[in-house]
Amino acid sequence: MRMEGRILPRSFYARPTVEVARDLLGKILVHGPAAGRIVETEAYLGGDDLASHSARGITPRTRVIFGPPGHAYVYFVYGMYECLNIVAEPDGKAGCVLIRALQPVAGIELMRERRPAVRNLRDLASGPGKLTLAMGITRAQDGADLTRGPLVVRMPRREMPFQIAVTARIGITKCADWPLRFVAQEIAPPQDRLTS
DNA sequence: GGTAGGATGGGCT
DNA sequence: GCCCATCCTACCC
Repeated sequence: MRMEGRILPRSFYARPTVEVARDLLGKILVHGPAAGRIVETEAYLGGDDLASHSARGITPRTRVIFGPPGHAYVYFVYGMYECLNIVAEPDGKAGCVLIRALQPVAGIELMRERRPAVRNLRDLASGPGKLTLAMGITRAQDGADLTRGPLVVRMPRREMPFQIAVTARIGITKCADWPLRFVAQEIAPPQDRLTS
């Protein structure tokens, strides 16, 4: 059963990082049999955004952030966790989007096997380290081209309506008040009405 | 219900 | 050496 639409083209990512971060909400991240709807992102800019890994220039680790858009930047933090970013902006300009949370939509049994401690569906991929564990994403995917499988982002087959909340980014100290976090909030379904 | 603290390793000044 | 875009457990209210 196909759950998703077409793969996002590279032109989707070759835009300002903030636009890409907002527009990734509602899209479907797919890795093999596992898939989840992106519901939380953060933009990490080039230039004077000192919270960004690219702020100190090109290093072996951060090189991919300066490269062509539509590729994965996966880094290791806190000795235990890996986080997935998607490179934005045209080739040569820094900018990436941290994927912070997913709603699982396919391969849920596989995700549960990968995260046996989790009790609730909504906790399976509700954080940047959690979602890489649930989706099986590691530094092996660092630099991967997200326009060619097995790790891709697709249009949703059905668009679910949502509003976007904008807040400061989580867990940083530099540029801590910049409004660069984007959260998809479901619009409550209409109440059932009694028929007259 | 809420949170303090521990586990853990690589990148860069 | 020090920082770090985290998660989970244990324990408290």
